[in-house]
Amino acid sequence: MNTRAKKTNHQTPCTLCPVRQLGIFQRLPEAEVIKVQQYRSGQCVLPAKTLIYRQGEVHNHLYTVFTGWVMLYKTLSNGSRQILRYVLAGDFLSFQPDARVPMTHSAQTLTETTLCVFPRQNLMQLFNEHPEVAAQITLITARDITLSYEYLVNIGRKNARERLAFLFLEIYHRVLPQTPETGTTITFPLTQEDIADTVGLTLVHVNRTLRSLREEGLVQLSHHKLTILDYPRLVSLAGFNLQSVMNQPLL
Amino acid sequence: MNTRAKKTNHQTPCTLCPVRQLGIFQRLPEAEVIKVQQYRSGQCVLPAKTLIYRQGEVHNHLYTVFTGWVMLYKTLSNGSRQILRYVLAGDFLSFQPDARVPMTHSAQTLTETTLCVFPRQNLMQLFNEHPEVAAQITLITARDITLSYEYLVNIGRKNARERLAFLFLEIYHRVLPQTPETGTTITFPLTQEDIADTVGLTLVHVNRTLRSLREEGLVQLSHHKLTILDYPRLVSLAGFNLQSVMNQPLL
DNA sequence: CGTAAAGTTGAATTCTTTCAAACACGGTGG
DNA sequence: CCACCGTGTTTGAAAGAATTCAACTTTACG
Repeated sequence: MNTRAKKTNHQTPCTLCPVRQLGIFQRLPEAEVIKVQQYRSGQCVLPAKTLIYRQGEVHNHLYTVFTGWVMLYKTLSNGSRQILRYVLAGDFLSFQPDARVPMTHSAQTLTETTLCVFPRQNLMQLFNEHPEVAAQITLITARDITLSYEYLVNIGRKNARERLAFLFLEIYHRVLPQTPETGTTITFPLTQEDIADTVGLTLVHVNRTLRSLREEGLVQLSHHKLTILDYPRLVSLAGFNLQSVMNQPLL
Repeated sequence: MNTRAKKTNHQTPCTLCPVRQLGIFQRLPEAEVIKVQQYRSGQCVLPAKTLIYRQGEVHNHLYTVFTGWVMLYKTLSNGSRQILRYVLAGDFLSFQPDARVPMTHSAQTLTETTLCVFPRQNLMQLFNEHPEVAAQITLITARDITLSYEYLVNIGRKNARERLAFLFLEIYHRVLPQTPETGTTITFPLTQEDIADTVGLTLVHVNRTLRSLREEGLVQLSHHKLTILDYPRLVSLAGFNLQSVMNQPLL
């Protein structure tokens, strides 16, 4: 179904993708940023639906997303899929404890995506020479945990309507800061099946729930455009609190 | 229902709790360990059912668990609870991105627990002076994410029997290395309600599912003792793979 | 020994899934 | 320009899984 990743331009200097703009390095003084760049090995632009790495494979790169949507997911032996997280611009990708251990999940682009690539071997060196970066990475990782805990609550203790409301608000708030001109409508590249595999429901039930939310004037989703129609009611339905989702101020 | 944490002995030297034994510092050479100890501010012993910190409160300590069981959980406005993770000996506790931001979850002891305490302010200093420790912490955090992804799959894409099978195997494999003499029976301090709040089911349904697993000779759970009766069938039922749960070799 | 917490069970209900069938839409090629 | 095709969306009806409610039993503990 999915074709393997076609990585291009591994050695191209990252002119389109100044390291400065990425989340991890945001707070570093200019001098640091320039030093950090040498650990980068390049960038790549991937078309939509490209597999970046596959669960079970050893994978020796780390990435940050510059533009585009990536999803992380796990596949079960019975064929079903659980989407773990959406990785948006500025986010970190594929941070696993040990480079020798196979990846425990897969990563695939949803849209055309630009990645900045770091070879994993440079990581320890980076940590040694730039402890501030190490701290940033750790804090980002901790933030990712916070989000995945939020997902656990969402799937484990909420009904279908609440789960969808939460997902929409989460995505909405993560996309907003990237596109300041946005109003209540955002681009939303997920299919209903993707949504289902994110919130632990079936595609059919997602469809019905979506209709119910639409009929009540809460959200509108069609043609990959999501419109938040009634933000306050959505927030109260989802039990959403910004704190746990937002990019928190880092050190 | 829950009483606040009663911390004791904050300034006591950690003789019972040599830093050397904790997961984070396992691989550090002796000289490093001694230096690291100065960042510790003490230890404390807490009785069972003690709240360590509460969701919504600012909390300025980091901990590692020396002995005992701690659970992390979130409470929803409707009163329901989602348990996020069990923190066992050697694990890290309360790692949140920013010390100024309130905790997004609560932590409570299940059994009598000994904690080693680090003030959060020392963390950045620790990172600067000991990048190896920073790397270890990051890797542990990454491992925690891996586990929480496993939980997401468990709750999002498995039925009741599979969820319980997975939880039992996960706990079993985390407890084993700590008590080498253990056979197929371990101490298991969770109530059926705790189990329910971990795997996203109701207490009643957990009870029925437990009976079904018992009647098929897969596991036996009573009086806080868990016995793995048919390991292979349990593994296949749970879709369990060790890799994603175990303490992976760190750097 | 008495009380509170934890575990057990049945019956009815609700939520979600499954299965099956259409429908809509965007591209491709004739 | 239109027919065709695949992917994604929509809907109904029936079956299944899990929850709710309520009562009862057992266990833990001071």
